Amino acid sequence: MAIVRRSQKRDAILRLMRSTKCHPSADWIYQQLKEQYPNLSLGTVYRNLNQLSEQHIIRRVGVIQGQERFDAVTYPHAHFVCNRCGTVMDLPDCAPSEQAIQSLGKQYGFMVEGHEFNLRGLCQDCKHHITLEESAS
Amino acid sequence: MAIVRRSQKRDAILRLMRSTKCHPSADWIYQQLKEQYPNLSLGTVYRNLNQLSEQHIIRRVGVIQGQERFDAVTYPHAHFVCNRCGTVMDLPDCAPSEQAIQSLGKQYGFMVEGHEFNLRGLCQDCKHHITLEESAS
DNA sequence: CTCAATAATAAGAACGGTTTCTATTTAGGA
DNA sequence: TCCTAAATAGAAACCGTTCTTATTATTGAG
Repeated sequence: MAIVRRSQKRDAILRLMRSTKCHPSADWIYQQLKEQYPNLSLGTVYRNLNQLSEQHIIRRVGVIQGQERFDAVTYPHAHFVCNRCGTVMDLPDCAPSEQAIQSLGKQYGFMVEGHEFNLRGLCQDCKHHITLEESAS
Repeated sequence: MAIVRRSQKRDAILRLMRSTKCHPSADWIYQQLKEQYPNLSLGTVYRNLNQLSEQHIIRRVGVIQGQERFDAVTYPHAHFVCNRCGTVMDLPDCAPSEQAIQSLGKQYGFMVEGHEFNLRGLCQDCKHHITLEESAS
């Protein structure tokens, strides 16, 4: 692996990610930071997100509505994903035990490096919207 | 929802999906079926996969190495995904209980429609390849 | 069986998120 | 300060997926 130098942009990306609970996409980060760094490039955001997740400093949540989402919280926890608005929320008390996962890996001969545990459905707001739409038809 | 008519292509897609354990991508299905249906269109595969998953006849596994993967097995079960070769395998005895999921939904006010539970890592083959590559450097 | 309505399709263009390319700037050790 | 290579901006390329349009296939009604 190549040497990693510090950079202002990467520091800012990581600081922003650690200050929000919204599980951002690359573009969301780009929109937020280009006020402070007007010449920021979207490619820079992607390159740094990829680098940070290779170093396990951040985590990939998965592709939601066509965009990869990231999470600066790296300890094991599950997510709820709203299929209508794309919101991602933490389910902190819902992580599979590391022990169970590793013993599954051993059983099948896999090297388990991580996991995604996402519940899918409708959040409270969207549940209400859907109900209104249906009663209108 | 619009009326659904039967079609030869959709029947063939579903038959193929039910005959394999490989959790195919749209393109894999397209490559397989275009021998028998030379004028099959990739758009047709996508349209039918989307329709079948809206009807809950098949399931989305998630985006793996840039491609959405699908599963004709719809009862709850987990997957192992190899980060190197992209293989997806079923972990049949590793499904979160429906009861636990629904009670979580109730607790937060979500309507839970489904879930993804994917372990990630290296499969047996790729584990060996990585070991060889490292010992070569 | 024939016909009409419309769902499904083929072919290819368009779309959009992500990666890659190249010249330039920046970080950081000597 | 100077040198080397990592990091960046800007833009082009990439590629999986969706959309468009003219045509074909399905299915119910008469």
